Amino acid sequence: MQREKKELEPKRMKNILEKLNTAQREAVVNYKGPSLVIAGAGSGKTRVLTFRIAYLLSQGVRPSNILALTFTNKAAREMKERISSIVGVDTAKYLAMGTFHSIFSRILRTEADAIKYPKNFTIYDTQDAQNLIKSIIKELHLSDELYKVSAVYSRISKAKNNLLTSQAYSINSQLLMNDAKSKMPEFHKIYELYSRRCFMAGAMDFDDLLLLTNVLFRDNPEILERYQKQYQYILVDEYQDTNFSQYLIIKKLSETHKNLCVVGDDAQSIYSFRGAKIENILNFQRDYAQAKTFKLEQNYRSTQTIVNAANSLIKKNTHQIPKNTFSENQEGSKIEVIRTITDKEEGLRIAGRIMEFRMNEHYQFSNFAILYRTNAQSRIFEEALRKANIPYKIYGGLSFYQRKEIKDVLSYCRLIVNQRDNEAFKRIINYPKRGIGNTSLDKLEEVAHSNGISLWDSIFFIKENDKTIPKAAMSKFYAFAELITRMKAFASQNDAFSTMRFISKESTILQELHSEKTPEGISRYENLQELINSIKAFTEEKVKNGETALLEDFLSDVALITDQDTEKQQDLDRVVLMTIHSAKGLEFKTVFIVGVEEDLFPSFMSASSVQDLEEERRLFYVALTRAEKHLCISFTENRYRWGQPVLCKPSRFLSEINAEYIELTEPDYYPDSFSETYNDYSFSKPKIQEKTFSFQKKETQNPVSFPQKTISSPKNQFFSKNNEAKPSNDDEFVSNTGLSVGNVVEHVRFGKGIVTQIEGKEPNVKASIDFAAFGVKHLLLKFAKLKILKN
DNA sequence: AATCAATACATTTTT
DNA sequence: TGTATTGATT
Repeated sequence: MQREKKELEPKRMKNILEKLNTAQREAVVNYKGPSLVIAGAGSGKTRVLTFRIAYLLSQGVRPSNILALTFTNKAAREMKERISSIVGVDTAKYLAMGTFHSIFSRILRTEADAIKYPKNFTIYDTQDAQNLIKSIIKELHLSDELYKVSAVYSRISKAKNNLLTSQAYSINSQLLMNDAKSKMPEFHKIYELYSRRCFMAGAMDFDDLLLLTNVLFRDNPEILERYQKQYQYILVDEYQDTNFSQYLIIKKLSETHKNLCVVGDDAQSIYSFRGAKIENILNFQRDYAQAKTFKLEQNYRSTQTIVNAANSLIKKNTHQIPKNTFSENQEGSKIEVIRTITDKEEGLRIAGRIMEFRMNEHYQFSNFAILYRTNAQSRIFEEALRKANIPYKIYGGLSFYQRKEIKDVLSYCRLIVNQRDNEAFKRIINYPKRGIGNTSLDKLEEVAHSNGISLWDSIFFIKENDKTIPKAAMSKFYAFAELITRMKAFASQNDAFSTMRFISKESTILQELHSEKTPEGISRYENLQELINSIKAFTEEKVKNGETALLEDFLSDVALITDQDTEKQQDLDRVVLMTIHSAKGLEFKTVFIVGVEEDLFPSFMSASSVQDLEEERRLFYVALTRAEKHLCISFTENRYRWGQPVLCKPSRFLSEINAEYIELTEPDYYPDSFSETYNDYSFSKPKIQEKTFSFQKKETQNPVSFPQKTISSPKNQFFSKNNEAKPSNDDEFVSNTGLSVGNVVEHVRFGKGIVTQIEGKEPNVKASIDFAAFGVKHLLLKFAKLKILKN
């Protein structure tokens, strides 16, 4: 108590302010009225936010009058910790600080009556939502060819983010026409039914949390007013990533006091696919008259080389707030661009570089990050790192809470808390097996739908003499209902932890997983144990604070939690593998950006539109600016995608970085590190797969304009002179190689291979060559870079 | 109803 | 390459 008072002394605040540069300080102390803080990468954005809150507190603002919104739980937690260290936990704990979703889900629970939802509504995750959509499409007898679940889902999400409820959607002729044009004329019916089903189930999806907050405020001015009064000071992090729905909530909440501070960087807007509107930050000054603008332009994170390189790239984007970010750190080493032949080699090379860095710079493993565009790329690095005995941690991909065994157990919890939760019901009605198949479930669903009630209620709706469902099946339903009721009774008398133990025992899930002796079974069991442990921690924490630990409280937390939020001690010193999206806001001494190839980064999905391409460029910008000291970018010439070997070209983004900051490293042709891979294949007995690849001519039109080094090696007899990724034409191929099936050939960079098939005549030759020696079984060879060794 | 094999299908990013 | 769904079989 005493300590806390001391912390807030003006003298200490003054000390804090002295640590800031002018722009930062201005952004901290000008706390009245709307302000926009444009914070370039690494410019101390989090510092400004935390100090601003500390400053507010030092000016006598009460913590409960401050609302701070972030995009990730992690960011919220970190900020809370930092503020706690300045002003003390006892003050900090009254701050309303969290993600949009968590803050507003809490408000929605409090005000649930006003929107006719139950207080303990369920939050449907993406999977639940998509399952529901799928069954609706089936129910409406719509073709699943035209109505792809993921497309429908994202369309619904888009509508919600633009505050179009299903009712509003159905009467908007423009939208309906659009749908008809895109061959989804019935979309609005799906949307409508989806909304109805969610409401009926007492469930909200992620977008509902924001949409319904808007609805709540729109329809209940007195409630809005209460929150406007409470949140006198509002701060928003990563403002460039807000969507319209979030934008409007903030606008309404800040209307009375107008003390709104938004922090962001338009150059780092990378979530437009999720409805984020970059315009929100671009138009802030127009939206909020008299808004003060602060620009944080000095980058304290990265070397000059990295900052300058990133700037040279982002210049290519047209749509942005002008700013001049700079670094006064060391110049630093050049950006290393690593070019490899195969994706496997890419992995091995980077593992090798990590070891070298570690030796030379005495870095810890946690100083390294491998960043990629898509989660699918993680596997190769996983293998390479494991081989090199480098500890690593993969973020993203299948999250802990999405695992089947976890979702199953949580579904029990969900059903106990909210019996109308149909998605949970369907998940566990026959898990563990209790002899209830699809036929019985379908019939029950029919009852539910025709009466507009939940599956749970349908069990009791069916009368004694009703013949729609056979007696045997009905008694199984009753037994299930009895089980859930028993669990519910237990939950009402006990804390979350004991309830969870009760559930896993009574449902016999724990037993079932325990009896499985396969490696997967064991890991499933361990996962469940981990879940139980986390509930234990949750319960103990609550009890320590003198609060009750109810199961429903745990559930509402868990629905909005992601893997990144559950960091464990053992994860501390590990190389981090993650997508660039999830790396936003983080920094590492050394960063590897991998797979920087056309069609992968920028993704082929974004090639068509300028906006999408600019977003990809911003994504690349985010990736570059994660690095403090060293930056390595790699691309490979051949990569397996969808199990097929694909030729890759270096990404256009590489040539958009000013060449003076780049140093290209060519592949080692026959590196020792490959001997292991080489040996586990017996070359005398090559596995031959009957597949052919054609030599595509159209590639010739787009020669890659990436700075190339000339390589002179006696082996390169067919290599094009400037070593450019420029294919020779088919005639050249044939005349240069004179290939026939069975030839043992040497690819300039691959080693030995065997021609397994030749098809067609000039100029349409197709050849298939087996390069098993490097773990690449098939290679599409567009280039005549072969040397015949033997017939 | 449950199990297994075969087949289709997909990869952009996530609160 | 992997997962998810379908279909055939018991």
